[in-house]
Amino acid sequence: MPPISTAKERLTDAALQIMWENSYGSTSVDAICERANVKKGSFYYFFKSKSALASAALEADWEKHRKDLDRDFSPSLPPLERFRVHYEHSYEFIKETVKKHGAVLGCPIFSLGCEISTLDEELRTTIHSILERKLRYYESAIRDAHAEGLVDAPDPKAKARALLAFIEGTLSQARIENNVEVLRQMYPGTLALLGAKQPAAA
Amino acid sequence: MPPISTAKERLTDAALQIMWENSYGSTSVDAICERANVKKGSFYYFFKSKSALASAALEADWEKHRKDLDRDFSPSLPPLERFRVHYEHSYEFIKETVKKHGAVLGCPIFSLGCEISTLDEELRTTIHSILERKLRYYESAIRDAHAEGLVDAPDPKAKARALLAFIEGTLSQARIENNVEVLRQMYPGTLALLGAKQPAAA
DNA sequence: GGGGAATTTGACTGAATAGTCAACAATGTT
DNA sequence: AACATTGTTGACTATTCAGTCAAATTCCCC
Repeated sequence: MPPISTAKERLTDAALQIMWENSYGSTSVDAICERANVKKGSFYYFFKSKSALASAALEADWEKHRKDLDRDFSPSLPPLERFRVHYEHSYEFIKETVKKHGAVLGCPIFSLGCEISTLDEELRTTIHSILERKLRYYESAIRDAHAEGLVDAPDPKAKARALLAFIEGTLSQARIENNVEVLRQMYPGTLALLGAKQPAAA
Repeated sequence: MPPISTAKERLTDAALQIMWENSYGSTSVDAICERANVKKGSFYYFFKSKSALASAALEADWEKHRKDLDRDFSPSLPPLERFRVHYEHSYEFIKETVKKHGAVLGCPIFSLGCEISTLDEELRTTIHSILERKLRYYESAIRDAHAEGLVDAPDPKAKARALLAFIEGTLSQARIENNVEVLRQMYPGTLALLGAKQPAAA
């Protein structure tokens, strides 16, 4: 059996999984409880609402992926290499979700963000905040790349924003098309978007 | 009063509006019927399910926007100008939706696509198909731009795909941040993504 | 082992949900 | 005016939903 897991952890895990596989709106508290093997009374002991649980689930998910981002966006790597490595890992990760869930699911934060941003202001804020954190990784790598003359990005903040839109858009595209191969455009697209000086691969 | 409108039209209109403002999952058939001023019995006379209505609503919406695309992507305009003009119109359009709906709503097709792509295969197919149609406008303009040497895009299909991801990603970003100004990155981002030969504006 | 806090349970509520149906009205055709 | 086709109605079902609660249980510290 897996190492001890608290009911609260099981709830956030189950919530993220079901909402990622399906959607926020189509995910019932009952379904989450069932998958987490927790009774509904307990659910409302830990969380004040479904929305609060979703918020916690997304934060917990972010904490897991933060480690990967720290590894991939390590300043010890050449700036553009950070993106390449990160996309490689993302590709493999999504490919595993296909095996596990039977479909390309994209990015849970962005997908849920699109869905609920007009419905639940608190949740929207959480999602916005998480995306801003992701942005900082991009921004810092772009700034480094610009400093090294690898890239034409005098405004790293703006470039990071555009890049985030492109990457999240690509992940959503992959979800809508249910096709992992769409993700292969991430690295060449990034080079183009950043105005990389030497266009082709090494 | 507005020119005669059939119950079926009112249903697709109301459905698109409510689903765009909120989400597919949070939109009830009752709410659609109420806004369309149509009784539920009539609803199920015209549509076999909520999903079928959504499909019809998205197709109807596409037909409306097709006219705009035909105007903006007219071969009479210089290829890159087509994008610029189109983004300008999109910006104004979204700005009006803010006045009308009180929030930045992004692109209904893409948002709904993210939400339902794992839930409803038929609807997913409709959305995928509409996005492919939009892609063709991009692709053709990119091919023209490449032929004129304005842009470095030996594979217009791939570039169009990446551009679509970027544009739809930006629209979603604007929705999540509830901020129209995000859309201003569309044109410069497009130039960068396409590898436009002269980076700055005229 | 006593006691108080943290957690778990299952039964409950009331509202909302998608979809059905048989009867009814309008419309147009001959 | 008979008639079928096309549309309209509102009442109905059966299910699912988020959220509540008081009582029971486990946990941990003394």
